[in-house]
Amino acid sequence: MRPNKRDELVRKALVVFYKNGFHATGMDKLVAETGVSKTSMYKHFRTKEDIILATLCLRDDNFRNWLYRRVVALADTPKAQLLAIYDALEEWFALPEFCGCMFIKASAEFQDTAHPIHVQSAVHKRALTEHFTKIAKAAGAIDPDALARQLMILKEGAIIMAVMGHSDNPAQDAKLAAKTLICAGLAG
Amino acid sequence: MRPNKRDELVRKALVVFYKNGFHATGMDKLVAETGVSKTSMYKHFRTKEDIILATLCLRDDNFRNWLYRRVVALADTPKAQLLAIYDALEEWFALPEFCGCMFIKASAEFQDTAHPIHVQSAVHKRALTEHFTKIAKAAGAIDPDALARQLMILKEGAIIMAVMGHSDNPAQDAKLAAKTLICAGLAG
DNA sequence: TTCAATATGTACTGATCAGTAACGAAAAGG
DNA sequence: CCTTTTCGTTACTGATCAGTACATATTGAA
Repeated sequence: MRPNKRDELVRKALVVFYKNGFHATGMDKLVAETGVSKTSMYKHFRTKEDIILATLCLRDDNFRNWLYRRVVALADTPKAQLLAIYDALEEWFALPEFCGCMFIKASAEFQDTAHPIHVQSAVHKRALTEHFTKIAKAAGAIDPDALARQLMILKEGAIIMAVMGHSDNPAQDAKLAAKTLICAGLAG
Repeated sequence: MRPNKRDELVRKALVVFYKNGFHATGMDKLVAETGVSKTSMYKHFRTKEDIILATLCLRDDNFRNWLYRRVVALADTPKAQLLAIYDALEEWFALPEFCGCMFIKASAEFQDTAHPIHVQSAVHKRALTEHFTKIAKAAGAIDPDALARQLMILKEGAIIMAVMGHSDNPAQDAKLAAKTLICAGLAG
């Protein structure tokens, strides 16, 4: 039970679940696509739910790290960073493997709000909101919490519109909206 | 095969699918909850997919009708109606049976963009966007399409945040944002 | 009353679901 | 060399999946 073996399984499972969905991905299919044997899989994870939770954990780490780093790479000032969120989003949407937000999909498939998978999805969104609040505060927002909630709404909405495919560039639609909201929400 | 019998089945199936999800709802469970026999169910619908498509059709009709009527009932002027969208949303979120947008969930479970269920979900969102565009045009928006897309992003984002449960009132968060965007987007 | 359609329950199909048991091949460490 | 652990393969469990066969009620119209 080498720890890196487990991580490798989670990385591969992440791809499969993200592309094919959770309920729609059977254990046989998962095992086949990860190239590992079923026995080994169950040596590392007690249940399918445990695998899903592990993939969500990794996804949370990957996505937030990527977004946070990308935002500071794209912009210097806090105000510009708030806008850069949507430039990063645009990059994400343009990836060939993009097919929506894994946590939105997870909470859609596991609707019970008390379910661990639903909870973990909500935790991810909360972490994002709190990060946005920090930047909003640094940018001098009058109500950093309120502005962060608005920016989160724009981000989630842009993701949905990107999946539904009705706009050439939902990320830039959101960015334009964000610019208006940020200007209105900053003191001075 | 009375037509009203079929409609009754769709109405009942809608509730079950909305609450429990599509893949997670087996035909046995669906049949049990609708109180109809499996044989009868398959007399009215060829496949499970057909049932899902029928429920989405009904849901589209129900939801858009409700929202459109509610918006004109809540506000007189086009500008006020654009804002009233989010008051209507607030009412929806407060319903005990609220558990997200059926079309977001459907597109999350059937990710293939060519899949009929995914297509139908996208069509629903497009119809909403076009309706918003009309009102935006009537309100004298500089760019009605762009404003409608922004308002759609706010609506979808608010739904996600309502499901994730991180705000006391995501609908009012969105309404506040909408007010800013509308004021910025109207001529004169 | 008779006919035909629509309803029903029950039992079944083969496939797939999540998860496990049993056994052997490595490979590492002593 | 030997033991222990980790891997794989194969085959299996009972449950559930979508969908069907069949025989039987119930129903409404002729």
